[in-house]
Amino acid sequence: MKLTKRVTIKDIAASAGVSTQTVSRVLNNHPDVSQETLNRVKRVIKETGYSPNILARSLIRGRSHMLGVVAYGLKYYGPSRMITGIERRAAELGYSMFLHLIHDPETDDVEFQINSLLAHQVDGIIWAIPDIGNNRAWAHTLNQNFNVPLVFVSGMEKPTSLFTVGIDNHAIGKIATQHLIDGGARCVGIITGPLNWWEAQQRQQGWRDVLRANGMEDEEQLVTVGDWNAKSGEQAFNQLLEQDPYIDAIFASNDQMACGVLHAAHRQGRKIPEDLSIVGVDNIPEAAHFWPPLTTVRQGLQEAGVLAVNHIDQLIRQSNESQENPEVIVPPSPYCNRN
Amino acid sequence: MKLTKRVTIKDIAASAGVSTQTVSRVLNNHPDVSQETLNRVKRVIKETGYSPNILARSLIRGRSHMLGVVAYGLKYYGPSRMITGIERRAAELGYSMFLHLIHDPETDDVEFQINSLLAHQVDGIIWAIPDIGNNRAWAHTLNQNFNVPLVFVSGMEKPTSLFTVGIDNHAIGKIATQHLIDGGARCVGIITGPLNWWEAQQRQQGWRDVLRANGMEDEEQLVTVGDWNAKSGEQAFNQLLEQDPYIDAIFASNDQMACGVLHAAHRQGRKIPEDLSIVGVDNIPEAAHFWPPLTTVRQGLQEAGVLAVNHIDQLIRQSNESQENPEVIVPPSPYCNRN
DNA sequence: CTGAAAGCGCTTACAG
DNA sequence: CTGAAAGCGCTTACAG
Repeated sequence: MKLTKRVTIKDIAASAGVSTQTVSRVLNNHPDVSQETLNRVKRVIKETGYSPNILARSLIRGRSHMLGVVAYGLKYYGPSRMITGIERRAAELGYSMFLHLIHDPETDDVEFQINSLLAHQVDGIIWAIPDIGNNRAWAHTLNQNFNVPLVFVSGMEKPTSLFTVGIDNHAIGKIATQHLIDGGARCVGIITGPLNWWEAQQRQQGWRDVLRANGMEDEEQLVTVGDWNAKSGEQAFNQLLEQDPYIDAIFASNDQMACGVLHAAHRQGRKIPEDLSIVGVDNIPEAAHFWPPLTTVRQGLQEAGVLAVNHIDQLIRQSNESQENPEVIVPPSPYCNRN
Repeated sequence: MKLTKRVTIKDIAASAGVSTQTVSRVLNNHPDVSQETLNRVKRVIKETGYSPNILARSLIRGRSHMLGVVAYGLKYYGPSRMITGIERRAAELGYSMFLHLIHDPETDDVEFQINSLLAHQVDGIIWAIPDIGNNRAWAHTLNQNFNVPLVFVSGMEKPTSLFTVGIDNHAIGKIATQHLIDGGARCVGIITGPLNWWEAQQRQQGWRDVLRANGMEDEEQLVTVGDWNAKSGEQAFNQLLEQDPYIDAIFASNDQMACGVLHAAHRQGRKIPEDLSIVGVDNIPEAAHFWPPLTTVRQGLQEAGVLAVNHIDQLIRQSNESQENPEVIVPPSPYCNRN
């Protein structure tokens, strides 16, 4: 399909009867070009549809205007929202986005991803992989040779000196649980995410802290572990009621699992919210249209993505090490679709 | 944060006491290097953690191993799946993916997107924006100067000579409608997507054709138009029953609108599937866990993404114009979560 | 088996 | 206001 050679700056220079650096001046809006020359060059550029080779420009300028983003699939709502925020803000600031998806965040080869992005000369890297098990150990071994700005999105267990934009998962757990208690719940079960996920732990901790603050007990029988999918929500619900039949409220650590809970509750003929109240997390678009509508806590993931890009842009531009504030926490928005 | 200058091939050459092209030979696995030299160079590379600047390599080779992907947001399930397929396959074939999201597919500046990708010297472009209104007019005006492989994913009203990977939306409409009729429905309403979307039209046409084939009428009162969102499904459902109270089955053109229908049906106390049967499209992960589970037709969007990458890779590598088969249609998978 | 030279397409001081 | 020269980091013929 390569029918024609791409037009280069030399072609433009020749057609306009000027040197290449005069064309370059026009392209980069340098002031010192006579009106006449300017017009001529611009006309030729327009006629040929020429646009400069960004690769060559990046090579010489040492800036590529490309951002590397490593993210966790698109299977869940959270990562998708975050990528949306990142992409939007990156585009606004004139960056193109290299997207690398990781499908198994515990085992995939981190170094390969980083090296590939570095080899492509990205100006910065946004690491949007959840903190699971030991999968961020590499971040603590980065030495000073690592010379490209790196920002983490979503909190991590052991913060590094690197910039992090976090979600307040502890607050999410607290808000959700408090809402259930405020609604009259006396026995609040929890369906957690996989407990090697930092976010899942934090949400559970929020639940625990609120129960204690309210003089309620956070016994083991009130806890089951899900895998973020709706099916696991169903199973966890059944297990939870076996463990403790007095449960009258459930905090599901995401909306998909909450969806499974609703399903199982309907199947058993339990009335919601009369017999059982439920709160989820994420505010997926369907949540408001489940039956009954699902009350849920919204994470500011798109906002987090925007903040991450803002910050990395700053790091790229100033290129110095002064980071007064290595962590930003985005607060959740409580009580979506309150019923 | 740029503490150190990046290591270049010159540094490696100097450290190893060889010329840069010998280093280049090692990097590119050229055979003509003595074992001794090879070892020495490899050791230096390892020690310094050097990896070649892909920009410089791309510049000289005229191949960037970058794919430009223009897609429609991540708000809906379909586009996300497609991007997942594209990214996965691209990574397997050694491409990095430039992702540009378009948020308003009817009005956003197409030329800007294309030019930006071309300026970045992508090896090929995958256009994954739905065919809406007149938003693909540009594709028909591409002249021979366009020298980069371009593949469309998702069908279009007026095919170009360019390669297209399509979804058989007409078949989707037929399968869904036939399923409802097979289940005993006598009066099948439809909630379409916005009718300036080619896919929405095609699904409706499938519905229409099956009704006629079964000797049923496709009257206007059986049709309402939604906007793909759950809320519009609710509204459309109410409107549909006002238009024709005898409707006993609904084909919702996607699962989110079907979710809204379920919601509205529950609200009105209608029993599903006794009073009303419903089929959606997409098989979103929650569909199987709605109450009752939603029967739905799955589009092969991830597969379509994979096929698009396969084909563009072929175009890039052979760089010729012989395209025997300018269109591939991915068939749907019927009857997910059948009830 | 190895290196000197030219060049990919651009930009950046430096002269004039 | 404009151009000759050097160079970004790499690879590709071409000699030897």
